[in-house]
Amino acid sequence: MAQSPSTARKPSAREKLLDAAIILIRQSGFAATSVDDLCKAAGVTKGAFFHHFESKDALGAAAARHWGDTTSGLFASAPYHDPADPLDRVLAYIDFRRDLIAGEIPEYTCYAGTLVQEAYGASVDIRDACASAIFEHAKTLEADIAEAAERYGVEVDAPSLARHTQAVLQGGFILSKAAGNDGPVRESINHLRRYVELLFGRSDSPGETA
Amino acid sequence: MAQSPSTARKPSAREKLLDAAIILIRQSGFAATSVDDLCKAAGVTKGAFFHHFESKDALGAAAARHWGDTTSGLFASAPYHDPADPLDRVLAYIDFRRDLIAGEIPEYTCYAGTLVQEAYGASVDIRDACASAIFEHAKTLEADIAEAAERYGVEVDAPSLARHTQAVLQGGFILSKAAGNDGPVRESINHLRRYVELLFGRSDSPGETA
DNA sequence: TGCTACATACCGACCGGTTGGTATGTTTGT
DNA sequence: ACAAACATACCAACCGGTCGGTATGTAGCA
Repeated sequence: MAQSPSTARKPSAREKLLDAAIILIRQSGFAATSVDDLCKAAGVTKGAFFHHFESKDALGAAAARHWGDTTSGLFASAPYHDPADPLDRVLAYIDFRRDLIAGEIPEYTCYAGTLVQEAYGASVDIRDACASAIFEHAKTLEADIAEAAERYGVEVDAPSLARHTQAVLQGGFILSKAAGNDGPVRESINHLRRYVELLFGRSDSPGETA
Repeated sequence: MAQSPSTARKPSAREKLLDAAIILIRQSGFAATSVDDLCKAAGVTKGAFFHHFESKDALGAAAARHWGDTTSGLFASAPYHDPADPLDRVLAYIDFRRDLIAGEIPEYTCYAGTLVQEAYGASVDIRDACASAIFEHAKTLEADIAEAAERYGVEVDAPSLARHTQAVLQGGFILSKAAGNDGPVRESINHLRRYVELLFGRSDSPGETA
């Protein structure tokens, strides 16, 4: 990183390509999205593309980092951090993830999860960038989970449970893609919530009905 | 199902192409696997390919059905059906899925899950074939879950929980692809087991340690 | 201020290789 | 003999990537 002189004021070709990649690749996949498709959607030319990225793979990896940056900003400023009780914060996070599911499938699914499944064997750069986006986000959940475990006297591996929440979401996305609707993800998020409630011995469920 | 003239005695080009597709596409994805790659791996020529399949998409969908047939045979004859208690059968299924995880990533991940993520927006045939493989398998778990729910007096939506088990597996596969090892799937399967135990009020865990 | 020197951002025509698909054989089982 | 099962040869479109060039700064110096 460290390329753009401080903050670029107008949306440069680089930014537009990154944004286009996140939209188009979630729709059609990485290999099925051509460089020309990306350029057309971003309103730039191929010259601009290869001026900013040395290859299509490099764009894919850079977009994964961009995705990580964008989403981490979204989650950092989300209201699920407000509750005083750590378990409430964890449950509020799960509810927040469920609330995020709206619109068409490519709009609420995960760029990193989509990309890594397709490219894990072909490009280490892409795989690492996607892994970082997923696992770094999971790490932000560890503190609340660990605090809840201590307060409620429950024995849990906090990093493991944090990763599991992401697995449930990613898997729900896949079933929803297969089903063609958001039913499966919503269902699985509800099961995840129930798991956390049972783990920590809480029985209410202020979320929606399954 | 029901296409080959009775039982083909020797591995025809069609069978070999189907098997090659399941291996190669799990390794590299659908779009990144060319028809020539498939033919080379199957030891046949392009003429044979387009004699049996009218397009590459058609091969992808046929391979998903083939995958569904193969795996349903495997699960039907697996030993997890043996226990007398329905909850034991459900837990044995989960343990069986964990035991299936061995070798390299493309060997234990799901063809249908991999393919549908990439092609859900491009081909309805492929999407439907993958959805069928996933959700039909989930349906085979419903009876044991429903029976366990009744016996243990627990209120659960059996079809929903059955689908959730598949979501956890698919999500685990994605995290494992990102991580480069089977740690994440194994972890998530353990969480799934713990969820089922807690749901049905059982506290032992004869599975492996997390 | 005004000129040179150089960097960055971007354009779009173009290239060679690859792709999915086709047209036309030849072999094989019955 | 005849159709199904395969092989061989080929094609047009498309793909990622390159290249020569331009427009717009901006830093240095007199």
